[in-house]
Amino acid sequence: MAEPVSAPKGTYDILPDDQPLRRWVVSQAEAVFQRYGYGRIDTPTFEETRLFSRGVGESTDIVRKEMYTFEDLGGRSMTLRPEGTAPVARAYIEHGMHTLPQPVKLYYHSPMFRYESPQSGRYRQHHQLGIEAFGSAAPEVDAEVIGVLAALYRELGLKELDLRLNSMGCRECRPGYSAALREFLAKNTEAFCGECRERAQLNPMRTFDCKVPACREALETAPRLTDHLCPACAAHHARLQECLAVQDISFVPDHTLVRGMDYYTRTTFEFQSPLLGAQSGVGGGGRYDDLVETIGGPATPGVGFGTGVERIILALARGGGTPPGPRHPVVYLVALTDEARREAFSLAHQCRSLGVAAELDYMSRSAKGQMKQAGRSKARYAFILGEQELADHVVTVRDLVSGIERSLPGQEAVSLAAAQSADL
RNA sequence: GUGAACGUAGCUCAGACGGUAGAGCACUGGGUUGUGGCCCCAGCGGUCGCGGGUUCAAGUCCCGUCGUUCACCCCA
Repeated sequence: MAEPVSAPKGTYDILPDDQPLRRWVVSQAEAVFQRYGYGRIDTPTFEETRLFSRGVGESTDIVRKEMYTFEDLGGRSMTLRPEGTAPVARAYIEHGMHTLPQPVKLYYHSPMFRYESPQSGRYRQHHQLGIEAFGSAAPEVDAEVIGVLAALYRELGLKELDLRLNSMGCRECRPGYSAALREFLAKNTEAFCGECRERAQLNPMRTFDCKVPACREALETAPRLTDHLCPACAAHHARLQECLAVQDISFVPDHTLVRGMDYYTRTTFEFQSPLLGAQSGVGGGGRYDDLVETIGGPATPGVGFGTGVERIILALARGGGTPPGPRHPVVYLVALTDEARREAFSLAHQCRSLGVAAELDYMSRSAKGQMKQAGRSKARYAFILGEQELADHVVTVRDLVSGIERSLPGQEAVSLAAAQSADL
């Protein structure tokens, strides 16, 4: 035998039994998004590399070490989409959506690719559901975006989620804060780990991510961005909190919530689940008022979120979600002779043409074996065809729930199944 | 990229001290000359991740490698 090939590291197959739950999650999400007025957009699976290096930011981990980048045959540098916001912003610009009535509200469901070391809830290819609202700087839009995600989680039955909320300020107030924080870090440099000292240079706010207890303790006394917000950012943040209250959404302020993309301004948020272990983030996002301009479009504010399908499914599985059952056939055809097999194939076709899910044996199983399959398939009826039935031009219809059998002409049997099928 | 644990049948897992591979489930057939879900019997199914080493002998010990899992990092 040739050497078997397996799925690439960090990827996995989504088998038939996995599909119903996934499709349910996605369809619930689409229903919520549409109810809030978001329209679906699909962007390419790969983009020019510079979209991400510019949009997401050169200093981010994503750009520095996690992108699937390749050169195409024309010598252009391309990258498999690592996140959803930059591509949608690109499409917004490319299609002149700034000429539409604002805000322009879009949603997506797309695979994302990041070259990371896989672990529980983290893959090299994963799927995100996300929304983006472009063109309005109103805090009400931030609140709506968070409200959409909260509504989705509620309708999926996700329990025990914590919402963390922060403000990153804007280009008016962040530089002053960064300077203050940098000064603090420089003054206390011996209190921090090597990595934090590095981060202090690149992007001082990233030090808040550090899990080293000593660093955390040292950061307790660090200046907080929420205390340095300019009046406009402070007013925005205050109004957002009012709008969350209106929607009955509670949150915990977390001034250390610094997300992995450089484009965030003002609002950042993240829903976390204690059920997920180390990868506790189920979904999050924020405002990115400079992103569109950064990648070459007209100055346009925006807010959005991304939420991981795999993480939702994991949290659902661990928190007792509601997995919808798979679809069963209505009819299983049992054929006992070669001639009966021909008739069974024909009846299966008739059933299926009428929208009735029908299954039959292709493995030459014994009568008992076929009945066993019929039972296993959870079909409502077994249509049994043998010498006797063919001679009498009937099929034996066995109700697999009650065990009651009766003889019916083929057409009537099919009609019976069609009626049953309509009730489902 | 770093650290730890694990890798035996399709799946879940046994295999003290190295001695020539087992169970349950699943699958197929039979018990019922043409009838499921329970039960009984039988059968099918394994290069013990891969490569090297130690040994008379390696699933078992050693080294390497790949993969999985968990954690760090970061994120969905």
